[in-house]
Amino acid sequence: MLRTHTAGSLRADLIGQTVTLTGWVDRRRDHGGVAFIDLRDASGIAQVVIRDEAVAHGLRNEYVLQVTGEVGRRPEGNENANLATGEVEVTATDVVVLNEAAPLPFQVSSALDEVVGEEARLRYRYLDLRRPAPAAAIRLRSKVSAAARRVLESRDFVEIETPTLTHSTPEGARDFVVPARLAPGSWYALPQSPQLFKQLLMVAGMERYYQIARCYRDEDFRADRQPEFTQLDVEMSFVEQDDVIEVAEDVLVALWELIGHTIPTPIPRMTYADAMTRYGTDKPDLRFGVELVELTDYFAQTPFRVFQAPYVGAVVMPGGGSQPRRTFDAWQEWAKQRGAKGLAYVTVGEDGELGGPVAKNLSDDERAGLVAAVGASPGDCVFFAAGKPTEARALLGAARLEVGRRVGLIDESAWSFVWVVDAPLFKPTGEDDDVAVGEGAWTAVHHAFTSPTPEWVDRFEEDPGNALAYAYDIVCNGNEIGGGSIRIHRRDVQERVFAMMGIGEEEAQEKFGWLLNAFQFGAPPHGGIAFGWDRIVALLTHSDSIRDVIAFPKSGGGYDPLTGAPAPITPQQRKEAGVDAKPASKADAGDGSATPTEAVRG
RNA sequence: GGCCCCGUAGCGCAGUUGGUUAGCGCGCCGCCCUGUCACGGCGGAGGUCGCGGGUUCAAGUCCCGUCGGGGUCGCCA
Repeated sequence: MLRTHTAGSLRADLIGQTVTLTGWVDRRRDHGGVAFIDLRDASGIAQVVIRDEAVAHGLRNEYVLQVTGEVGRRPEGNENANLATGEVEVTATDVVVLNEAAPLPFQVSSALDEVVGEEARLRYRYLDLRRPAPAAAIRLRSKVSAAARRVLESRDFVEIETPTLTHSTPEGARDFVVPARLAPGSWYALPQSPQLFKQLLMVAGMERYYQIARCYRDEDFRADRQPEFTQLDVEMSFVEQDDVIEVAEDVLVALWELIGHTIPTPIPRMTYADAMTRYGTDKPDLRFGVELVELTDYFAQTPFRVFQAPYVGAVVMPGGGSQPRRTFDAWQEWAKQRGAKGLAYVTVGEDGELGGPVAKNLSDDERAGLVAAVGASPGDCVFFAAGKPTEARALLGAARLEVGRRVGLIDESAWSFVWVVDAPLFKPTGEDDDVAVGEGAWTAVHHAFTSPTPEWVDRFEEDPGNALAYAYDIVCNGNEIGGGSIRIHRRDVQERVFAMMGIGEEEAQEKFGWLLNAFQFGAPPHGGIAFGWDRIVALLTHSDSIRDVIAFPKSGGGYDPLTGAPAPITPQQRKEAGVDAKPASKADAGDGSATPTEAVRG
């Protein structure tokens, strides 16, 4: 090693010893005859005293040094309580410049809490990661993965890698594709998740599988989305929902222990229907109350045309009655941005008198009972949404969150976990644009391999809209951080589900014949879960964006500001990759999947 | 794909109703400084105001387009 000690480890017990440190110049204070260098390595910072002006003068920020000297107690009154090493300092006898550093695009020093734009940070991510906060997030991520591995290893799970060059998996998102040089015109897909492979591993008798798996989806990005992201993927054989949930809770408890929070278990459960009714979302943030109030019956006879709708609901904003008119106008704009026509509201005066433009449209009886019906208090305001249940509830659910934020009801230090269970198995296709019911009228809410619950498995065709999926989502503070299901392991059930979705035998074979084939050979009952690893680490580190917990994230549009990817390729590369190859004639493309795979293997 | 916000020195920002020489802090460069720790002092360099077009006597400022970034809805477990 080039050093005998790490900088951050120096304490009074080393006084008198000669040590050699290595690290970066975090900051320097040159007084002419004496200079102080804050030497930083991964462990922390130590103050180096250099009494030779000729040595100290040329040193610059982020130079890489090897310093030898004696550890001494700092002079009386010169201790620095802000540093763990602040009681001591190293008086240099030898300073070797291991490397120089060019002037920096932004300041790295941990002493400065300089705000740096994200574009610059990502472009020089290696410098960004020298800073304490970004570095801490990446280091915690490592601890998170290690903790999960500890839990799963102790429970006899097998860590197995699955392919990243594969056949498209049917999960609904757009695939990234990779040209196959040895089969011009044919393409691999990058996996959207290891879903089908982990099911094959159950057929293979592995019984307990996990993987920290990279997944790829070619969709538009958001603060919480990247084109490549990571899941902790878990699958188990011979289990029921409760078994998977129990393992998942064990993992989650271990993760939150890393930041000193003990999650009470068992984590409470809520049905999907309950979540939608009370919170207007399938991922409710339970750190605060303010539940939705359904008023459809209350307004059954209303003279107000807007409320003559299949669903009317409300959400109360505590203390919201005193908002100025322009703030209510801003709420209207807020609602319109979400595709709503507006957001009706009624204010409740301190004297209980109703105000706002909607109040006068209500009947006397409706006005008289409204405050009690919604549970409002004097000084509050009530927001209403009316229309289709799904749309109106979604709007109210969003309004509830906005109310929680604006009124300050959310305890940012709190952790609230909930399982959302009993989601519908199917949803109507094209629900939003009112496409006529016909072939393929139903599509899977989760994915096509999710089993119906035991009560529905033999009769989901009778009432597909109400059939329940044997699926479960884990929600933390309003974020879905994981989800899974018990899978279909019987071929007949799978075929019936496909039939509901309008997927015929031929199409099923073409899309995932290899999975169906595998299921012929004694597939065990199985199920699992996948956790959104980036989101979980972002929550644990209180990061605003998952970009903060990914070592080298991409910016919007899938661009990597550091490497400049994606980038054009040379004509030679195009030729070799077979990007421009003409697809084979349709006659050859009969059974799709097998042909290119065989060709590549050959 | 829709909507909103942003783009001025290496970084973070200011720039009035359109007005002549575009500023501030940090950083950078040089000199000075023996107990600092956000050290300090003196001096200095550094700008196609994202890009293109338009309006105007005059554009960082107004208009149109475009590129890049962020957010949000659509999309997406």
